[in-house]
Amino acid sequence: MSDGPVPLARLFAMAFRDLVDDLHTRLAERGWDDHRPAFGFVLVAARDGPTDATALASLLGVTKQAASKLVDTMAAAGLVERSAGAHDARRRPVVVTARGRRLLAAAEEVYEELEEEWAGVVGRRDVETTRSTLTRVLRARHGGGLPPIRPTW
Amino acid sequence: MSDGPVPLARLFAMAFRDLVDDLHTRLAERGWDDHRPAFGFVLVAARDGPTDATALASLLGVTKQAASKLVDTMAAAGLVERSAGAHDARRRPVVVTARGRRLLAAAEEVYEELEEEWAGVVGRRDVETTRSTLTRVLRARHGGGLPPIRPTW
DNA sequence: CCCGATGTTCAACCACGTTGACCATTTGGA
DNA sequence: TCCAAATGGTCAACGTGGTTGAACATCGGG
Repeated sequence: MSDGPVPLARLFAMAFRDLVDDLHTRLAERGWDDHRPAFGFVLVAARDGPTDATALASLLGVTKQAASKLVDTMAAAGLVERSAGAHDARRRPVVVTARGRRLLAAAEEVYEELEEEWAGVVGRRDVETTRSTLTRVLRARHGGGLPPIRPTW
Repeated sequence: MSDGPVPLARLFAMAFRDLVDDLHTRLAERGWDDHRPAFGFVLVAARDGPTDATALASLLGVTKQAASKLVDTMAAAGLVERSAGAHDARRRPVVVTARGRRLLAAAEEVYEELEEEWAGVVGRRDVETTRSTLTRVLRARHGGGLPPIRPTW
C-alpha cells in the first residue's frame, strides 16, 4: 500500500471488527460463549419492552424469516422468550429473560472497558469527537435517526 | 433505546455499512455493478505488484481456499489475472488488469466524494480527527500495523 | 361480514465461508 | 545428493445464515 490516507470505510471495518472480536473474547472470559454479534442488537431492541420478529427484521435490515430464525436461536440459548400475544394472537412477542439481561449488562461493561482503553491511547477528547462525528453524520444521512445495522458482505 | 451514548462499535458498523452502500450505489451509476466489497481489498493488495492467494488469505483473514475462490470470481469479471509463476511453479500470481485499475480509480473517486460530503456535515477537522483517532488506536492495538479486514458476522 | 393487510412459519435454495484430504514444487539439512 | 518437511494451490463435502415464495391464521375497516 503506497497511497494517501486510508479511506474511512476501511478504518470503520477494521475498528468494528476489532471491537467485536475483543468483546467476544472478554465475554468468553466471563463465561459467555455461544453467542453471535447480532444477539446484542436483539437484546437492546427488546430491552425496554417486548418487540416482535417483524420489528426486529426492519431494525436489522433482514427479512422477517431471518429475524425469526435468529430469535429462535436466542430462545434456545435462554436469552429471550417468545410468549403468546396478549391482544393479538398473530404476534409472538419477544421478551428478554433474566439471563439475557445479564448478558446485556456484561456486554455494556466490556464496551465501557474497551472505550476506556481507546481513551488511554488517544485521549478521551478524541474518542468523544469520533462518537459525536459519527452520530451527527449518520443522523444527517438518515433523516435524523440512526440507520439499521446489518452484515455488509 | 433509552440508554446513554451509543457504543462506538455500533456506530462503526453503521458507518461502514453506510459508506459501502453508497459506494456501491455510485459505482453502479458509473456502470460498475457485479462486484462485492471484498473486491476492493484484493485490488488494493495487488495494485503495487503481483500477490498470491495465500497472501490475500492472510490479509483478509480467511482460508486460502476462500481467497482462491474470490480471485477466481474476480478473474471471471476481468478485474485480475492469474498468471503462471515465474520462478516458482507453485505460485499463481494475481495481477490487476487495466479494467481492475479503472475500478480502483472509480472507487477512490467515490470515496473522496463521500468523505467530502461528511466534511460538509461535520467539518473537515472532525473528519480528520476521526481518521487519525482510528488509525492511531488500531495501530496501537495491532503492533504498529493495521489489522486485517474480514466479515464480522 | 367479508376482504385485504399483518405476523408468522414452512420449505427450497443459494452465497460464502469452513474443514480435510490431496497434489506439485521447492527447500534445506543429514 | 537426496529425501522429508514446508509451501502454494486445488478439489470435494459440508455448515451457517441469509434469501425467495408460498401458505396459514388473525385482525380491522368498509
